[in-house]
Amino acid sequence: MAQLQKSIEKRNALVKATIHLVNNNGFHATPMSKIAKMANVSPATIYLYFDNKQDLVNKVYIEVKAAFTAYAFKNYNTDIPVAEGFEIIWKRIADFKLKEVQEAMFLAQCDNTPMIDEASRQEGLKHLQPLLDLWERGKQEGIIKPLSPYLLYAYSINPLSFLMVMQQRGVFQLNQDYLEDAYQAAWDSIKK
Amino acid sequence: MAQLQKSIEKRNALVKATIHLVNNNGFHATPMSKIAKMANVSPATIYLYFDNKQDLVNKVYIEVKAAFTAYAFKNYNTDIPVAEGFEIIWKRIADFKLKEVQEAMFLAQCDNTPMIDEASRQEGLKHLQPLLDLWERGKQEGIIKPLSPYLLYAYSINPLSFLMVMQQRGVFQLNQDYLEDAYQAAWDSIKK
Amino acid sequence: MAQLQKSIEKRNALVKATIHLVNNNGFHATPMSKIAKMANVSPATIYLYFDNKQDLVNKVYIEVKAAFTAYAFKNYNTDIPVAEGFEIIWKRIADFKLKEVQEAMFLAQCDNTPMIDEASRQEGLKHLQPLLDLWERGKQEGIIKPLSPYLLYAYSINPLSFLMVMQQRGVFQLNQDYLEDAYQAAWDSIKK
Amino acid sequence: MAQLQKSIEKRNALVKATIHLVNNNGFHATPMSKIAKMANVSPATIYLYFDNKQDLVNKVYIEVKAAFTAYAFKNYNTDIPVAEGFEIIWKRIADFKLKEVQEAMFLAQCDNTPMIDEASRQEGLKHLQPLLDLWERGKQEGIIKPLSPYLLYAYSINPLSFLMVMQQRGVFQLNQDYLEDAYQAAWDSIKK
DNA sequence: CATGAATGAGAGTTCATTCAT
DNA sequence: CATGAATGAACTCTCATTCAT
Repeated sequence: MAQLQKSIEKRNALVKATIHLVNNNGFHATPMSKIAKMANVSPATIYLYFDNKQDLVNKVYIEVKAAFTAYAFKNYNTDIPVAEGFEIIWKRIADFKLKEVQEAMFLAQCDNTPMIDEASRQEGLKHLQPLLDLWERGKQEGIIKPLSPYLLYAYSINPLSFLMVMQQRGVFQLNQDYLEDAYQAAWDSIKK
Repeated sequence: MAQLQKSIEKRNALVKATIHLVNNNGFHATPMSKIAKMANVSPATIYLYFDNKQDLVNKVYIEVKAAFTAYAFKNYNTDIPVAEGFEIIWKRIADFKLKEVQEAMFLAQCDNTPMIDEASRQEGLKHLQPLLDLWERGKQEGIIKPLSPYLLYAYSINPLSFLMVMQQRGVFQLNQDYLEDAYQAAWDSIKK
Repeated sequence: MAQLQKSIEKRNALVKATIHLVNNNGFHATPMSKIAKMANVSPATIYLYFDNKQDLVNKVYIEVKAAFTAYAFKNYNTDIPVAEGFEIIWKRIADFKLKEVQEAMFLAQCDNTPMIDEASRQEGLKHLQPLLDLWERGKQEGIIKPLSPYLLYAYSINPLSFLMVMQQRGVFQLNQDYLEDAYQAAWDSIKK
Repeated sequence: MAQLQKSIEKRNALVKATIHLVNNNGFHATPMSKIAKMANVSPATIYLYFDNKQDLVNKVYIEVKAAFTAYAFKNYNTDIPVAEGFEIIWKRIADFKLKEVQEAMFLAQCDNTPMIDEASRQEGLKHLQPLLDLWERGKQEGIIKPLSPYLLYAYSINPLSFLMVMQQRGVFQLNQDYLEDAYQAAWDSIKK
């Protein structure tokens, strides 16, 4: 078990290193050797845990995406009314993007790049279902505009990614007041 | 002049090839040799027009960004009332993203990646001023929420990029009806 | 230790190949790929042992220079009288140039070319100190002309390089008789 | 004739540029394009005057060598006694190396490098005949040691090249006093 | 499990040379 | 004569991946 523990730690170190390096340099300027060095393992060791570089990035993507959605839906359950539920989820997502900056930045880069293969992208999408269900409920209750989930997502969730990137680039500071403004804009864009 | 003409055509072919290949494969999987081949020139010829790969991508970015904003503000002038002006600009932007898909996709990738250097990013930003001025006017007239331009952009303009990417991936079709919905959501999110 | 042994052998093979190829073709006509081929390694392997081509040549230079001076001063110590000491050193140097032709030719090319960087040149110079000390002693004893070491070197040591190059080009044969003549000329030029 | 004049000037500019650039960067780091730029002509123009890069360097070598020997033997004729004649020639050579530094450095680099082809080397050697004749006369008169001209050259002439290189590297200053010392050493090494 | 050493393939870039004008 | 534009070939160097240990 101590052995297993060490393995898990090594894998985690690799995931962390990948996120960090890809964030700062992009996929193309992140050699496997650097990832290995940062994770304090041999390059060869990476291949004990992942098939190849593409597989590494795919798996990291899926795991980070899973962590992201787990975080997002932590305090939500289907008994909560639509408006309140949306606010809960939205604010958890905002929270994640502000606190887990590295992970969130990584997702943003993956989502706008041909860096991740289609299968992994689909896989990452699965976990978003509760939000889609919430929206469906909202539409039926006449609270939310009868729009495609893609539109709802584009206007109520995705802007947070843009704001996070701007914050990360240092041109914009997303403090508590702004956050409330952002939430209002999100809600205004999809509420009926 | 025939010589000059041929030079311009060659340069254009290089720009087009760069956009196309970076869109499909990403920066890292787009070797100079492929760009050259697609533009029907020798690899060495690229270096007559651009300093190096980074310079090539930077310049393509700036030029596409300039073309994009020129398109966006084509029918707009400062005499037009705020609400109408915003609609004009917004719809031109949407138009661009639907018609000049390659260019628009290229911009989206550049804007979410450490692929472009900071100076070029700033350069590309300059041309957006008319939109910022419009918003300022709207705020003073009490028509638009008194928010940071970053927030206004995040909610009213940036979602189009997301939708375009989704459309490009084939998971969502942004037809005329949806477009009107999208415009309404954009306007709802920033109007007072 | 078998591994270490193999590494050392590989490095040595690279050094030997560099000397040989630079001698025959000059620095500029010696691609890394040829060095690799001659040393029976992959081009990439060179970069495990040296930072780049310049570093490779610098390091080879320093090492050969060190071997040269070690050889030169092998039988000499500071107890030996000046005239005798000079003869010992001079003949060892001549010996080296006649026996270790490849190494000696390599040094000659490096010393007359902007091929080696200044730092490495300085590094290579250090080991010559015993000869400078001998000359100093000779001057104090009134045996050797009170000249700058550069002059002494130019007239008593450097001519050997010229003669070696001529011999290598096949236009001149430096046999035992000639060697004695050469020694006499060297000594005549610096003795008081 | 004005046309011819311009051609000659262009050729001269090319020769000068070659000398200068090869001196500072070495043969391998001197692209034809740089030579062209420094001579204010198009790269293609070089090929109107020279067959290729090798031919360019060969011809420059031969011409500089010819200029060098012309300079060396300017004030000498066969009526002058041996000792006096040698001094005249030696001092003219020294003069050349101190005044025409660029040309002299270029020769030094060519003479110690596989940069010039054998034929051109032979060609350059021809002009040295008067010195060889002088030595022959000296030997017959019993004034000069009965040594191979290679040895005589190595000890009495070649050291000047070494000293010039050192001077050029800034580690040694060859002023008037040193020059007299150097001459004495040269003469001592070959006089009977 | 883990590794450091090794590498083939291919990246970006340069350059001697040519050719239409 | 002279050229700027163009290029194929070759350069240095990197990197994802493998393998003997």
